[in-house]
This record gives sequence, structure tokens and C-alpha cells, in this order.
Amino acid sequence: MSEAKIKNMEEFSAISGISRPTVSKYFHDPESVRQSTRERIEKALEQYDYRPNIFAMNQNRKLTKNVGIVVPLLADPYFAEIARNLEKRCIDAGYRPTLFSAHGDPDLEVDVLENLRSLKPAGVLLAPLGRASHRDALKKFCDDVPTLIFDSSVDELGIAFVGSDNFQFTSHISDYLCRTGEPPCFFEMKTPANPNAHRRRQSYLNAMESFGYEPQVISIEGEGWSFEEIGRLGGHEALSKKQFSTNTILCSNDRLAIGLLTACYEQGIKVGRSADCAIRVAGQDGHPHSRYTCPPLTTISHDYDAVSKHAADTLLSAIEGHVEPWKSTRLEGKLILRDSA
Amino acid sequence: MSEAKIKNMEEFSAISGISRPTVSKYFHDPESVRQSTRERIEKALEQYDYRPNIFAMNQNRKLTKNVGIVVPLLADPYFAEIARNLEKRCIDAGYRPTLFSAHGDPDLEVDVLENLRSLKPAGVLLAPLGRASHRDALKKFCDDVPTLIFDSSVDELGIAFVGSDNFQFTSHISDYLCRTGEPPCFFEMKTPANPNAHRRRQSYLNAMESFGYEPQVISIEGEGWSFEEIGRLGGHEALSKKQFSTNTILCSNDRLAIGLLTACYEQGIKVGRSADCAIRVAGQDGHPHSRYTCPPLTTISHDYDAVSKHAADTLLSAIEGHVEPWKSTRLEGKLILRDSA
DNA sequence: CAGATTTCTTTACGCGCGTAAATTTTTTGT
DNA sequence: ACAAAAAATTTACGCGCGTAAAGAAATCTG
Repeated sequence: MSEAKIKNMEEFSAISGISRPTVSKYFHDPESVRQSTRERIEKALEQYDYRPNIFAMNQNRKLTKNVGIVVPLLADPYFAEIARNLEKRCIDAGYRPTLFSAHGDPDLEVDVLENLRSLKPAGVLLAPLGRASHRDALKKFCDDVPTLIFDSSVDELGIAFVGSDNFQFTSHISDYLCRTGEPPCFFEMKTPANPNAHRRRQSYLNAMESFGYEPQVISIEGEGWSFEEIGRLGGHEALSKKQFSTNTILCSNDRLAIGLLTACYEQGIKVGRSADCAIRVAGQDGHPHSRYTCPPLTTISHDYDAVSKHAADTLLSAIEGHVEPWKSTRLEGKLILRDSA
Repeated sequence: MSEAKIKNMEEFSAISGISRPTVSKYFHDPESVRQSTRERIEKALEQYDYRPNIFAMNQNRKLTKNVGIVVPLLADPYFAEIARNLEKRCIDAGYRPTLFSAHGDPDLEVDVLENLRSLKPAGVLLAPLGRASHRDALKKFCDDVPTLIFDSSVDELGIAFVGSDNFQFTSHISDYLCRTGEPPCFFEMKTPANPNAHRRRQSYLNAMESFGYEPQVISIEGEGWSFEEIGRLGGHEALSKKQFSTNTILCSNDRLAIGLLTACYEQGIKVGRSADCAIRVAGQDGHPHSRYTCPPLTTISHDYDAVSKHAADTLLSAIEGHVEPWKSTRLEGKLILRDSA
């Protein structure tokens, strides 16, 4: 391979013996040319490594192959993991994903989308910040660009929503906790960043009612995305004030639970399901780190693969023309039993 | 703002009353035009929101404003954190950063760099995978694109290296451990992904020699980037076989330490520096998560801000013409005392 | 084999902007 | 106020590719 340098498609078409417009068609979609033609192009491609200029390509194309992936906080391994998954699926489907993070800041989220616009993306996979998001800016963006919302839904924006079934999450793990010990208290942020939190609280209340137990929700102070620290501080306060009416605590999410575990440790409270433990703690999300807490965290996990597969498939098929009415898909989670509860 | 839609720079120049070539100059560098001209352009910019077409811009420019940021594993919050930091600095300096992750895969690392090429980046901030990286591919890339290597150095590649002083890291924390209790054993991967690990081991050996203690290195099996799991499994084995000759364990990095803490928990071994604890565990890196382990992890932290500032400054000043010979900068870490040691 | 159909070639233009050269206008220094 | 220097304008071309239209060639029908 790589004998001489090829400057542009003109030169490459001369070498491959195929006309430039046909070569152009090939690069847009290899399946769109006759097999014999495709083979001749690909043979030339093996000898002389030529790649079309990406800027020139996208300049006039109405539909690029660019896809934006936007998450609220890349420093959260949960989003890093799902972003990686989405990225891979896009690449495998022949698209060029670009990764963005709002870093927990609603203004930055708008900036990111504004920047994304100039990339003329064929579509965008967006996990919004949630409550703090500038709704009108998101809406305007979704009106202009085919956008699939994932993780946390905001109104009925974009072409569809794909996420987890938060009701099932909380109801399932509440069920488990009730059956195996004292009924859980619910530990959450008073003003959660993410709308999923409200569903989880409601689901907890429903579950407790159906079991005939008195629910108890502990809503702690704290703004922003430093959930561990919020959970730790809130945990300290709640523990000191003995606000937990039972020995079991279901946290609204794993990061909050991680902070609570730290608070328990710092107060010398033993956590776990064995006889010598004072309380049980469970989380929700299946956070990549939950396996390595002490004790390892019992949680209910997102189906990362299924969510990202469904999200990518939905967006890409929409890009490729399959129009469907707005739809919300919520996938079930799997209970992961560990030592904490 | 935003009265009518402006299609291109031609239209915008007509409205602003400034010729197109001058407007073009302005967008390349606002400081390059006379102040009165700049004000007229910016006044027009406030009324009609126009942004130059990024593809057309980059097509003919020899030097784009694109900057690539490449990390070995974005799912590691340490890299996510430093990437965020670098990203912000680039944006503030008027560049367009794009974030990439090799996801722990050397082949993907090469793919990423190959992809980056087509973005005609003015410069690249690269944290290589390390030992597993395809050296020749990295070298070829660095020959073509101004690249600053950070975090872990590979040969004398690129325009400079910026990272942490691993010798200081380990010597400093070894010193602390020796002064406050039994001398540490060193817990590491047998075939570490990152070359910093070798420096840390060597520094440990030096420190022990200078204190007159017998060093003990426990090198555990395990490939890849799942350090926590490797640390957990290796920890279990080392604990079962009673391989630790003292009650103090210094881990090569925090993620390994997190896994070891989990192993300790699972074996019922109490970790900490209080009298009732069986062993002390310390890490290295100042991983974002280290605050929330149980017990919270004593570690020596990278100076995230200083590293990213120095890295970004060095690259950007090189892009802007300041040529300097290759240089390696290694910044000191700060000891963070917590309960684990 | 002719005719219909698909695919490719030829030709030509345009996208939006970078950039160079020559010219004109504005600013600067004294 | 003047000449010299700096900055802006006018003019013009090119980047690499998308894409449309018309015709030629290859392939598919029966």
C-alpha cells in the first residue's frame, strides 16, 4: 500500500479508472455502486491510501455523516460508559460521532448544542441535564436537528426517548428490600438534577403503599452534580438526627449511596445484610463503581447495552428515513445483589 | 438580535459595511484588525447572528483552530477530569477542542489518531496508552502534527511532555508511611499499562533503601484497564497467601487501591490508621473517587490544574510559533491524608 | 437479439471561504 | 501639514468535493 500521495478525488479517480462522480457516490455509500465498480475502487484504495477531505465533503452535502453525542457530565463513569457504547455503535454504522459534555452546566449545554449546529450533524444523541436545562433552547435545537433524547426525558422533545423504566427500577428493588428485611426509607436530593428522581420517589411511595408500610422520604439539601459529596453530607446529617425510621435505606441513585456509605463509615456504622450490621443501603443505576464500594453496593442496574443499542438504532434509522411518531421506550433494569443490602 | 438570516460571509460583510477579506481576517483573529473595524463587526454580530461555515473555513486554511484531546480511557474519572480541564482551557484560548478516547485499546488509539489527521488539527494533546501503544504509529503522527504528550511519556515524542513527578510522588508518600508506622509493601501490576508505574516502583525501592528497610514488591497478574478488578483479585490472592510482610501497603495507583480495599473488606480485614485496624492502605493519583472509599483513601494527588494548565499553555504557545526544544516537565503532587493510612 | 433499465461518464457549476496582489483609504509620526 | 506606514478594499482565483443533466455504456429482460 501507499505508493504515491494522492491529493484529491480527481487523482484517485484517474488511478482507479472510475469517474469522480462515481467515486464520490462510493464514498457516500459503498453499496450504491455496482459490485464490479466497488471492487475496482477498493483495490485502488488498498494500494494508494486516499481519504476524501472531510471539510470539502461536508461543505455541500445536505446530510453529513456526523453524529453528536451529548452527555450532562462525562466525569460520571455512568455517562462515560454509555457514551463509549453509543460511540462504537455509530462508528460501526459508518457515522462520525463526536462526544460532548455539558459538564453539569446548563449554559454550557446550550453552548455545546450551538457548537454542534455548525457541524451540520445528521443526528444527535442527547442526554439532557434535566431540570436545569434551558428548555426553550433544547426545543429549538430539536426542531432543527434530528435528536434522540436518552437517559432523562424532557417533555416530548426530539424524535423519541430511550431510557430506563424508573418505576420498575424502584418498585423492583423496593420489593426486594421489603421481602428481605425492614422496609426501606428513601434517601434523595431535595432538588434533584434529574427528572428520573421524581419517578423513583413516586415509585417508592407506590411500593410502600402496596405493601402497607409507612413510607419515609429523606430529602437532603445540595445543588449541582457532586452527588457523592451531597450524599455524604446529607447522610451525616440524617444519621446524626436519627431521621431514618427503619434500618434500610434505598438511595435515589448509586452516587448518592456511595456518599452515604462514606458517611456511615465515618460515623462507625456498619452497613450490610449480615446480622452484625446496623443498616442496609441500596442504590440505583448499576454505576460502574458500585461493585467496589465497601460493602459492595446492592443496586438495580441499567441495561447499558440495550439502552444504547435501542438509542443508536432509533436515531440512525430515523436519519435513514424511517419516520415514526414520537415514542418513549423505557427498559427494565436488573437487580444486582451484593453485600450492602 | 437575530433579525434576518445571513447565509454567508459575503452577506455579512455587506451588512457590517466591512469588506469580506477583512471580515475573514477578523474571524481568524479579532485582534488582527483595527479597533474601529472590530467594533463595527461586533456590532453587526450582535444584531444578526452569523457564524462562518466551519467546513469552508477549514478547507483552505493551512492552520485550523482545531485541537485534539486524546486520552487512553475516558471511563476513568481521572482522565475525564483532566480532559475537561484541558477542553476548557482550549476553548478559552479560542480553539475548538475535540475529545477522543482510545478506550484502552491500542488499535483504537491508532484509529483515533488517523481520524484526527483528517481534522487537520493545529495541535494535539495526547495521553498515550503507554506500554501497549503502537510506538511507530505514534511517532509518525507526532512527526506530522504538533503534539504535546501528557500524563505518561513515550520516548521523547512530540513537542514536549507534561506530567507528574512520579519519583516525588512515591518518595513523598513512602516517606510519610515510614514515619507514621511500619514501612510499606508496594502493590502493583506485574505488567502495568502505564510507564509511570515503573518509576513509582523504582522510587519505592530508593525510598526503602534510604530508610534502611527491606523493600517488598507484590506484583499481581492482570491485563487491561480494569484496575479495580485486577486490584481486588490480586489483593485477595496476596492476602490469602499472606504475602504482605508489613501491615502497610502502598499501591501503585488509586484504582488498584480501591480494588484492594474491596478485597480487604471481603476478607473482613479492617483498614485504617487507628489502633483497631489490621492494615494501612495508600494509593497514588488523587483519583476523584478516592475521597469516597471506606475508609477514605490516603493518596498523593496530581496537581490537575497545574498539569493541564502547563500542557495547554505549552501546546498553544507552540502552535502560535514559539519553538522550543523538546522538554519534559514533571510537577509535584500533594499528599492527601485520610483515614486509610 | 432488440428494447428497457441500470449504471457509469462527461461536462459543468456552485458551495463558502482562504488568500494573494494591486490599489485606495486611513492612521501615524514629526 | 506632509510623507511614510498601516490597514482596508477591490478583484480574482482556487480549494476539494457535491450534485445535476445529458449522453454513453453495460446489464438485465424475454
